[in-house]
Amino acid sequence: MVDIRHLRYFLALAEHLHFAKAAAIVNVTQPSLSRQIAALEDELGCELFVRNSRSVSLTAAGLELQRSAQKVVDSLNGAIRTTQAVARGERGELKIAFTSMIAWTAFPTLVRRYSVQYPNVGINLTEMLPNDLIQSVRTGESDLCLAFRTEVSQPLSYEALQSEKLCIALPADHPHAGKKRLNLSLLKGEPFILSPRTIAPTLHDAIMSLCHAAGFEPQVRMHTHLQGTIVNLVAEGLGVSVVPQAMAKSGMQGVAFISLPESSAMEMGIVWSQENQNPCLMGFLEIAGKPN
Amino acid sequence: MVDIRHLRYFLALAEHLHFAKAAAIVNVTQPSLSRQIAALEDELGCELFVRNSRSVSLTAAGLELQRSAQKVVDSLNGAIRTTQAVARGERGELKIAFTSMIAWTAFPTLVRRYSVQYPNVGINLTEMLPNDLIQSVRTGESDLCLAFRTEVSQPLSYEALQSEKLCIALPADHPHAGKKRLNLSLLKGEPFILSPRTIAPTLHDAIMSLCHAAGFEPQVRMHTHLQGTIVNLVAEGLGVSVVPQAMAKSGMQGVAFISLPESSAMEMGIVWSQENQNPCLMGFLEIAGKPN
DNA sequence: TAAAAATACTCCATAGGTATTTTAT
DNA sequence: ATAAAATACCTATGGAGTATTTTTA
Repeated sequence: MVDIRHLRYFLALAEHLHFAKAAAIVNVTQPSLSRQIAALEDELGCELFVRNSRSVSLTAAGLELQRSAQKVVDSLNGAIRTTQAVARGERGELKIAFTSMIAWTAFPTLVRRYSVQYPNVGINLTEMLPNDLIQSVRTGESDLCLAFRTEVSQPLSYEALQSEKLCIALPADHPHAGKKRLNLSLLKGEPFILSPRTIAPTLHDAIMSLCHAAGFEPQVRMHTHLQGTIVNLVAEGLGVSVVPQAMAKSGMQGVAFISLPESSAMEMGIVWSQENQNPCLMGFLEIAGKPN
Repeated sequence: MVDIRHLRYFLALAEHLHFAKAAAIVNVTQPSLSRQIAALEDELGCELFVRNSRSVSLTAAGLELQRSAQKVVDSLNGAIRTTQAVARGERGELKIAFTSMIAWTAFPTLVRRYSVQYPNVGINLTEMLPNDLIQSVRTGESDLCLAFRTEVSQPLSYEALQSEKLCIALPADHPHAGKKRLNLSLLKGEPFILSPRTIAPTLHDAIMSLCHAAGFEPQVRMHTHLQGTIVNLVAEGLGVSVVPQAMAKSGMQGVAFISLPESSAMEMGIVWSQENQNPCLMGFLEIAGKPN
C-alpha cells in the first residue's frame, strides 16, 4: 500500500538524484531509502529511477510521479492545515439570526470586529421575526442571535451586550416637538404606531407598561415591527411612537426624538447554545465579551 | 505523521459514523480503528468526531477533513494510475522526426494507427532535413525518425517499413509521356530536377547510379529536396525527374509517371536508439512491426 | 580505485488482533 | 439491559539502523 512516506522519500530522491543526500533530507539512512524506493517501484510495478553506482535519473514514469506526488503531498498538508484552522474557529461559517432592528444597535460593529479578526469565517446573517430568534438558536438553525434580555433555559445562554433607553418620536411639527422633556401622559389622545405584541413582545410590553405608568392606554393605529418604518410613519405625521433611543441616530428628517429617562433600559444581548460545537462561536463569544 | 492509512480509516468512519461498520470496510477490527482515529485526532490536535456509546457524528473540523481528505486520496490514486500508464507507454510524448517526403509513404498511416491505439500519447512531429534525421535520434532530440535504409551503429537500430521503386516524372506534353516503359537513356539530354546530394544523399545517389547505368550523366538544372516541389516543377515543363513511386499517388495534373522496374528498391524504415527509455517508443515499435 | 547503491542482518516501534471494560441510553 | 466505543495486553509485520558487499565509471 503506497503511503505518504513513500511519496516524501520519492520526492526527495527525485529532487536530489542522490540516495545518500536524499536520505539525509528525510532523516533516514541511505539503505532505508533504497529499500523504500525499491518497495515503491515494486508496488507500482514500474521503474521510477535509472540508477547505477555513478548516477541516478528519473524515468518517464518517475517524472510523471514527481509532478503528481508533489500535488498529493501539498494537498495533504493543506487538508491538515485547514482542518486545524476550522478546529480553532479560524475557518468555517457562523450563522447569525437578527431582526431588522439590528442596524440601530452596537451589533453591526461587533460583527465587523469579528470579521476583521476572523477573515476566513463566512458570516451568514439571516433576518427573522423577533419571536423566532431564540427558537432558531435552539434548533441549531442559527449559531447565535441578537435578542432583548430574556430568561433562557439550558442549554441556551444569554449574555448582555448593550442597554438602550426608549424615547418618544414625534412629527417635527407636533406641538410638543422641540421640548427637552415630555411627560408621556401628554400623548394620551395621540394615535400610536407600535410593534405588534405577537412579533416583538418584549418591546411592546415595555412601551405598554410605560403608558400604563403614565395613566393611559395608548390608541394604537398602526402596527409594524420595523423600527425604521415606524420612524418614517411618524415623520409623515401619521402618529407618535416610542422607539429605542438608537433610532435617534438615524438622522431622519421630520422627526423629533425626546428622551424618556423614566423608561427602564431595554437590554439586548446574544443568545447561543452551550451544546453548539461550532468553533467559530467561541471566537465570537470571546470578542463579544471584550469591551470594544 | 499523518499518512494515507489514517485518511482511509477516517473517511470510512466519516461515511458510516459507526466504528464497527467502518472497521469492517477497511478490513481491520473495531479497536484498531478506534486507536487509529484517536491517534489522528491527537496528531492534528483537534477532535474530528463527537462520539458516545450510542452515536458518532462529525465535528466542524471533521466535516472539513472529510472534504479535503477525499481529494487527497483521489489524487494519490490518480497519481498512481497515471504513473503506471506512463510506464506502460499509454501516456506521455513521442517525438518523431520526419522530412516532407513523409506525406508520400506509409508513415502517416502508421502514425495514425499508433495514435488510435495510444490516444493519450502526445505525438510531436518535427520536420527536418533528411541529413539531420539520424543525428536527432542519436542526441535524443527525437525518439525515432523515418529514413532511407542506412547502416547505423550501436546504440541505434533500423527497421525496414516499406520499399519503393523509383519512377520517371515527365511533363504530360513530353514526347515520351504516355509510354508504359521508357529507357532512362532516352532522357540523356533533358534538364533534370533532383534532390541535392548534401541534403538527401541516399536518394540522390540512387538516381545517379540509375543514370550512370543507363550510360549518361544527367544535366541537373534545379535542386530541391521537396519531392512535391519537384513534381510541380516537372508539371510546369521545367525538366524531368526521377522520384519515389509513391509520388504517382499525388494526383498532380500535368505530370506523367513512368515506372522504372530496373531501379533498385528504395527502402525506408524507422531509426531509434536502444538506449531510449521512453516507454511510448516500445508501443510504436510494436505497431510498426505488425503488418497493417 | 573510489564513490555510491544494494544487500544482510538485527532491532524495535507500532499497527493489529483478542479479550475485556466502560459508557450512555 | 444492551449496543457500541474505549482500553489492556499481546503478537508480529515491516521500517530503520549498522555493517558489508556489489557495481561501474
